[in-house]
Amino acid sequence: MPSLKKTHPSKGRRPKSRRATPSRPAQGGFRDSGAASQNGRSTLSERLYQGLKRDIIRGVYPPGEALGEKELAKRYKSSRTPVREAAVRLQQENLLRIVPNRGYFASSMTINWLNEIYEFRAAVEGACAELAARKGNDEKLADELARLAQTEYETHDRASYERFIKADTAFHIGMARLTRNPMLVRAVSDMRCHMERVMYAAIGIGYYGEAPVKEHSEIVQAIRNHDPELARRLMYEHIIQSRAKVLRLAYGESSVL
Amino acid sequence: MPSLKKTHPSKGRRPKSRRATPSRPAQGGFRDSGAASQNGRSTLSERLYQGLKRDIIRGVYPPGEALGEKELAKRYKSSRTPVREAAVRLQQENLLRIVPNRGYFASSMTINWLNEIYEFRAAVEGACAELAARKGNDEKLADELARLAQTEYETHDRASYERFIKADTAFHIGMARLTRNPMLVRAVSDMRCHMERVMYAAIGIGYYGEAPVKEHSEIVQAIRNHDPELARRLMYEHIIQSRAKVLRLAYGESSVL
DNA sequence: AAGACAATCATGGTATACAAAACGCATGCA
DNA sequence: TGCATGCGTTTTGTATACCATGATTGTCTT
Repeated sequence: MPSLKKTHPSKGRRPKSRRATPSRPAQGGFRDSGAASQNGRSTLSERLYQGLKRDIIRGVYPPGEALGEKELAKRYKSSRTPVREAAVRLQQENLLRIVPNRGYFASSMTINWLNEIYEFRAAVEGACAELAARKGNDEKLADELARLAQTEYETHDRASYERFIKADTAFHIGMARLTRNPMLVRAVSDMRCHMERVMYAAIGIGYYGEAPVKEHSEIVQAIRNHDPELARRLMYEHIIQSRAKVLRLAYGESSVL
Repeated sequence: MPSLKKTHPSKGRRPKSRRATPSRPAQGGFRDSGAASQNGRSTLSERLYQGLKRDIIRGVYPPGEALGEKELAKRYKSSRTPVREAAVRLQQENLLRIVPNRGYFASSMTINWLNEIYEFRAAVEGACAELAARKGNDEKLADELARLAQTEYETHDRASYERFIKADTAFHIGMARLTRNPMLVRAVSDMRCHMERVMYAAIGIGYYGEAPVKEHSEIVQAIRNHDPELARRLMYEHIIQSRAKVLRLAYGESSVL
């Protein structure tokens, strides 16, 4: 079977007519997880998934309280089926907890959990940086990262801070993309959801971090210089520092996350 | 035959009495979330998910051929709804691809993909080993790992080889558990699905790897000695070697994966 | 008054109904 | 002959119906 194949389900049982019409691109839009279908045409499930995810990340739903399927269906103007589908996906990403006879709960962010997530990030993104430095030959993307690394923001200006969050995410995901390994990209992307959530929560208590322009830039530089060890170490330290900041915050303000 | 309309008799016309207030479930103590339902509680969706997953891993469905929802529903004696739910989950784990008007396809295993997955494993499991060595203080689990590391098997005895696969998975997941980081455990577990699939596919072409008893044991030893650097390096090399074997196989026999 | 118990109701899991769209086929027109 | 088009079938996405289960509350017993 497809040992050296291009990905693509072979059409298998049908040696029938070879469709020569490229009218309907077979590669087209299969609903993929990840960022694939940017397609304007989306299914309700997909929109619900995106919407719910966004809302959870933005802190619309306090992690303590329950949402029923029915309720969500109403709120997003759909029926229970798409809600359910979205919920299943979100649960697998640990953004939502489904408790059988209670409802859906936006997963709570504990200090313990924060530690775990940063630990995970340090592992995965450290490896990303190393790999990126090792195989890196996508100058275009590297340029893009260098640009993103510069992103600053006005303290206490929420809109600008939100732009920064986006840039930060783009930076880290971009780094993963440098490895050209979809799995790493996926892992980093998933983590970014959680990180964004934390950042939004931080805004909620009036805290705005600082743009790690220097750290980001150094990382890019290390990658450009093809110094895997350095890249890894810098990324690792960057993440550890990030954790320290957040933890200090979390301990200070206590239980708001 | 279409349109078998069913006039539904009015259900009890309840005069809609009191209470519509969502109560406050507060914070129960049910910490079930992490380990999926290990309890006897089986919903059809869950069983379907497990079953389908198992079958994909065991190579029951050749990656080329399409499965329709209807068909699967019949095969697993359920309706489309649970099938759908299971499929969504499996898709997120990259075990299944859902192609809109063609059906479900067990994801194909390309050489490229193999490289990616091993790369990912090297990153994540390397970090696991390091962390395990660093924080390790769960002697019980470490003993268990040492035991698992010894698992051998009779060449060309399928049953024994399957036991080995299980032990191998248990070993790697156990290592992740030593980090006490659920996210790492999850990541490793997810990868194991894919690895098992590869191993089963290897059986299919009459190949039985070799039990990496020595490598596993050395890793455990490094962890026990609290030597993070060594542990990481050993794990890394172990995985790279593993990849080399599989790739040699894949190139050699070509078309069976 | 406290606790066991029964009635009742919401909820979640599943099956099914319905609708829109895609594919396949065949036919018609150039 | 070849391409476009129309129709029927299949598939998929969504809504809804159904039912068992579990939760909540009020009542009764001690």
